[in-house]
Amino acid sequence: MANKTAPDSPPGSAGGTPTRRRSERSRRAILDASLALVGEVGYDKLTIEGIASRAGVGKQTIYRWWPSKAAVLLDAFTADVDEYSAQGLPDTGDLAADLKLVLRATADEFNDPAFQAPYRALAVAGANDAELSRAFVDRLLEPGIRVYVDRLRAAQEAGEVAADVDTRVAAEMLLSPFSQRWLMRTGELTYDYVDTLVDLVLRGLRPGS
Amino acid sequence: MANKTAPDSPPGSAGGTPTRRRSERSRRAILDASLALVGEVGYDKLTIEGIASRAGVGKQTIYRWWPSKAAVLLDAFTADVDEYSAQGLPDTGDLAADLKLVLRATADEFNDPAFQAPYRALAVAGANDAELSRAFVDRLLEPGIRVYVDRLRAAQEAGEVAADVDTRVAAEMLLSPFSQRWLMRTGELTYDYVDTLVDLVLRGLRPGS
Amino acid sequence: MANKTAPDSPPGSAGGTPTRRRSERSRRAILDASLALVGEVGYDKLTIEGIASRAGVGKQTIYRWWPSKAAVLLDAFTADVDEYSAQGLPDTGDLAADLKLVLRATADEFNDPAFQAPYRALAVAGANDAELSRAFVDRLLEPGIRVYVDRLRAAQEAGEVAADVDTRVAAEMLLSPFSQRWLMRTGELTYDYVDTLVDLVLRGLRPGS
Amino acid sequence: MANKTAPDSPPGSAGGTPTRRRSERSRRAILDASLALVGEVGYDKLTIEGIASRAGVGKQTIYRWWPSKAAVLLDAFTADVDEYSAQGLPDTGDLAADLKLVLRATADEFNDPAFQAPYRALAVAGANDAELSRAFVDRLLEPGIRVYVDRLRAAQEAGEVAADVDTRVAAEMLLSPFSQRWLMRTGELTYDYVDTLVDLVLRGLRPGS
DNA sequence: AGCTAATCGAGACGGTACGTCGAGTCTTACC
DNA sequence: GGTAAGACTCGACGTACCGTCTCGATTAGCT
Repeated sequence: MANKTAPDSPPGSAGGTPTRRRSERSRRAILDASLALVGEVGYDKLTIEGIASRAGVGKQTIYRWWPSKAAVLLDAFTADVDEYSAQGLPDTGDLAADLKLVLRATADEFNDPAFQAPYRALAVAGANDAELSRAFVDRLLEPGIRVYVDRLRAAQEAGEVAADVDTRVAAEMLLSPFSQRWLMRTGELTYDYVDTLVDLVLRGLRPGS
Repeated sequence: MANKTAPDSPPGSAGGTPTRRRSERSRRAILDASLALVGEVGYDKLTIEGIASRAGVGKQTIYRWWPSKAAVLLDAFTADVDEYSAQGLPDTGDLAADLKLVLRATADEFNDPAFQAPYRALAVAGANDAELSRAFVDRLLEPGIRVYVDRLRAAQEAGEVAADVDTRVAAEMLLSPFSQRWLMRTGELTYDYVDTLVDLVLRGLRPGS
Repeated sequence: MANKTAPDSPPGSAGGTPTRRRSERSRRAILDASLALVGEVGYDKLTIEGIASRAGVGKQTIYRWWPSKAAVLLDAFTADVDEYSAQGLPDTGDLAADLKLVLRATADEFNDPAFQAPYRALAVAGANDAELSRAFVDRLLEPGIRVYVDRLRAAQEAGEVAADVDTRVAAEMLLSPFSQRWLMRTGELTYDYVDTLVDLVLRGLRPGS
Repeated sequence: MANKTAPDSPPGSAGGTPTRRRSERSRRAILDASLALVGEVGYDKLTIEGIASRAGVGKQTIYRWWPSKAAVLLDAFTADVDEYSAQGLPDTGDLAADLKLVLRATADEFNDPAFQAPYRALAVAGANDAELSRAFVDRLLEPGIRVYVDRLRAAQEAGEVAADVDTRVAAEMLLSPFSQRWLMRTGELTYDYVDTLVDLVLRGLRPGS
């Protein structure tokens, strides 16, 4: 829950000074402006001054609470995503079907332009900024992988997956080709591709294979 | 072989205007300076002015031939890499051993700091610039994947891999988790990891699995 | 009094936005640096960057308040001159003596290297920039002529000068040959020349001539 | 006749190397382009590259024959003017009428936009470049003054002007106010003004005044 | 008529300065 | 004390020209 990249605490939380007189109004305006702007002009042309002006806020108010535009964007993006990924994968007993269902939905999401700009920006901003990278992974990437690992482990316990399989590596075999394709634009994220990928990965997981 | 990001032609090539009389001396100095600087200060702090000054060159000479610092870096990086990846993967008849051998070597390479900075920078720059992304993929990423696809197809013809396997998807199952780990810093690229990955992927490829 | 070339108002003046909170420290440093540099390197080699660097100031601070280097120089030069020309010409009753006295002093001034560079520069810059020209004339040239016109008119009222003489034209007959000689370097500004000029001009002004 | 600012000699003249194989075609194109451009964009934005490109000429061809854009312009302007001013002032016996006639014509000329740009530019370029200034004065300004001095001297010999008058100073009293007005834009050059000026100057020149 | 060297159009080159943008810091006035 | 506003220094941007320097390709004058 603790925000690694921004030194803010929600009003009422237990900080050194119980309540920092921070304007919630400004905070929301800044996050909203960030998301709007990154969609309009792209990450490279996203500027602190632009965010401040769009949000009707002084630059200092941004600098006071966030260390960089990436951190702002991460907060903005995370706020929308946090609850979503907390619900886990469905478990109908049919592993292949469950994975295809969810990955197809994810493909739709990744093909949504509104989602692409900020996510790409963050994925990439992390590459040259180890600190931000950690925050991005911890808050967005890792939770996403975790639910797949959990589902695979459940399947393992149900005997649907061989006991000696490293579920973490298996999850990455599923997710990395998918996100790599999208990130590097090496191919389309179609339902066909998703199905092929799931099937091929699962062939290696079956007991006795 | 054609250079997609820089509008230059090697002297003597058949262009509309026969030869643009480009200074090879400057070209080399610029590429060298780019690689040196990206290693020293990182991609974000890499500037055209910095490259120009380090190379002892006017800024215009850079702008004349490249559209962005990313394009310069791509050329610089590619020049060193081109010949390397043209030789294909070994084929001893033992697919697992061959893959492990090469992936281990690649892991070493990715763990080399001199290689990391420019490669990360390019991966990242591509994400926010579709044009550059294509050049990056075509000139660096795709050739790297191709050799794996070729090796897998050879194995398929040798009956070592099931005939119905999509070798392209299989290659990505191998390479994407690997490069994703590195790019996002979600884990170390150890020999153990490589071996585990290769083994798990191959389980799904075997005929009759 | 109003500054035509710079959009600044002295702190405390009544503008739409009460006070623009301009740094007096920077303003002085810029004006001082301009005068110093124009003397050292000449107007052509005077650059905004040079002024900024010498003044220890960002370029933007200059561009924020002045439209061109000529405008800066005009302000710098005017600041030193404003009060000076407000005192009028002496009136001892002897017109010729009074004019010779003042013109000799002016000759000394025009022969002073510290004065030459900026004044020449402004005269020149004005020729190719009508806007600046107006400011130059209004703030430097015109006040200088005015005091002569006033003195001539006083002489006219005293009966020393014919009533039908256009004092403005007469003043120009006195001042233009003088400044033209200096500007075009067609001759030296000696006391002899000044005396000859005054005498010849006055011959035409005497009543009954 | 010798050109002080440009190291060229007309073909056939006696230089070290008797005949320099210079392209007359290029020379004309350069001078024409200069005049055209200075009229279109003004002196400040007149560039060597612009002239070269407009004239369809290599930059080097300009640099080979002229030291600066001012020198080019001076040549271009002089070529058109040289013959004109060689004919002297009319002498009908009525000095005032002769002066008014010619000065009115000159006023018309100075009010012609095509004439203004280059002449102003040259007058002014000289202020910061003593070398050019001398050339400008010698080739354009001085010959213009000379004809007035000659006419005044003739009048002096005819007893129309007092014998003790310095005709040079008198000529400047006539011409400087005129050109100063124009150069500094301190007033219009009307026929009225010309007449007033001539009359007032002549009042001081009459014998016995 | 052929030779040869100066001159030509073209434009790349190392530089300097331009005028603009944004970063991150600081100051002022308001609430 | 947090905030909106915005001036400040600084660094880099991408562009325009500078004056110099090759490149072939004319081309003029001499042999």
